[in-house]
Formats: sequence, structure tokens, C-alpha cells
Amino acid sequence: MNSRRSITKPVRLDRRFFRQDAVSVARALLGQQLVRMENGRRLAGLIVETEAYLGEEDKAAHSFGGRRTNRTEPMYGDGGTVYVFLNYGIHCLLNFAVQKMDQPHAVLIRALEPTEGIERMQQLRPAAKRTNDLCSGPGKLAAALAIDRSWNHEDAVTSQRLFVERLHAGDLPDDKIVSAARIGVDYAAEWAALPLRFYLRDNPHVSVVRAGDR
DNA sequence: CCTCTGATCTTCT
DNA sequence: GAAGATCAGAGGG
Repeated sequence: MNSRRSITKPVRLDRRFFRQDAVSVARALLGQQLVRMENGRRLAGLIVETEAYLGEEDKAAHSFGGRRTNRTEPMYGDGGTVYVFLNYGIHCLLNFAVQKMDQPHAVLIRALEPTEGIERMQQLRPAAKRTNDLCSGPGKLAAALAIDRSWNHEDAVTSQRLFVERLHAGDLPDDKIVSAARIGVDYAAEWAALPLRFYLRDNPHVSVVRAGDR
């Protein structure tokens, strides 16, 4: 009957995808489309920058040392669980828990290239003067998509309001992905230097590009 | 383009 | 009482 399902209706990323390790998910999310439904309208953007947070061992992760509190509980959810936290008392940051239940690994979404609902995003982010500034940072994209802490525990695998559409299978070619140190985690000593941040090379929506990034 | 700084509040010491 | 997975505006080059 409808043999063109993959064309008319993009496939969303499923449980199997989000149960992979954080580095695999962080890399494979690049170039996929994050969709937020707001009153029946699509707000969407291509994911162009991510960071991996590696569970209880990772000094830069909120779950470090097995800290399982009301705040970090969503990190312990099954792969695909949404984790939003308030940073610097001002900004909300969007993550997806990865791996299985009780394994608090996560991927932070750090930047989007806006694709749909751009006018509405500009309304939500009056400070952004150009489209390139709309979602070029984790706090910015959460504001542009109207995502706050009330989104905690949303399941991106089943949610009708927040999910990721698969625009391509597998990772993009290696030469299109830059691996770099994570941003703002210098306090975490040796973990700060590891290349756990990934972004699309030469994409103008990426939050920060530092000399030496490969 | 870059560097510096204030804002604002939850969490943990 | 301090620090933090950040942002925007001001000022200088």
C-alpha cells in the first residue's frame, strides 16, 4: 500500500538507539532532527552539537559518585528519558538519558540548526538577533523550544511532544564530525580534557569552536 | 572579532 | 556560603 512511509513520515529514534553508550548516541544524534510540538505546531532543528556524560565515574556528570537525588533521577531512567536541569539559576539544559534503566549516562544537546517554526523560536528568544544565534547553545535551544524542568521524565521514544526524527541511519562520515573537550567542565580535572563533545564541522550554529579542535 | 562581568537560584558543603 | 554542563551586553581592537 504505502511503500513510501520512510519518505512521507520520518522514522523516530527508538529505544534501541537511546540504549547505546553515550558516545555512540552523541555522535549518531548529529544531523538528526529534534522536534518539539507546541500547540500542534512543529518547532524543529537539526542537532549539530552534543556532549556525552559517562555516568557515576564521570567527574563532570551530575551522577558522579552515584549521586541519585530528586534532581538527577531522570538520568537514571531508560534510554530516551528527558533530563532538564537549571544551570546558573537561569538556564534550562536539555539532555537525553542513554543506556538502560539505572545507568545514569546522558547526552547533552548543545546546539541546533533551526528548520521549522523559526518565527515562533524568535518570539521565545527575543535576544537572538540572527538565526545563527537562536539555538547556538544549550540554554538558548531550550528557551527557543520552550523546554523547562517540567519536561523531566518525558520519554522521547514515545512522547508526542518531544522526539527525534531519523534523517539518516548511522553516523555521518568521520570527517564531518569534530571531537573536542567539553565546555564549562574545567573543574572536573582529568575528565575535562577528554574528547566527549561532538559537533558538525563548519556549522555556523555550533556554540563554540576552539583552536585545536579536531 | 575578543574579553570581562553581572544575573539568578538550586544544590551541596 | 560557594559554585555551577550559560548568556547577553558593554567595552576595546
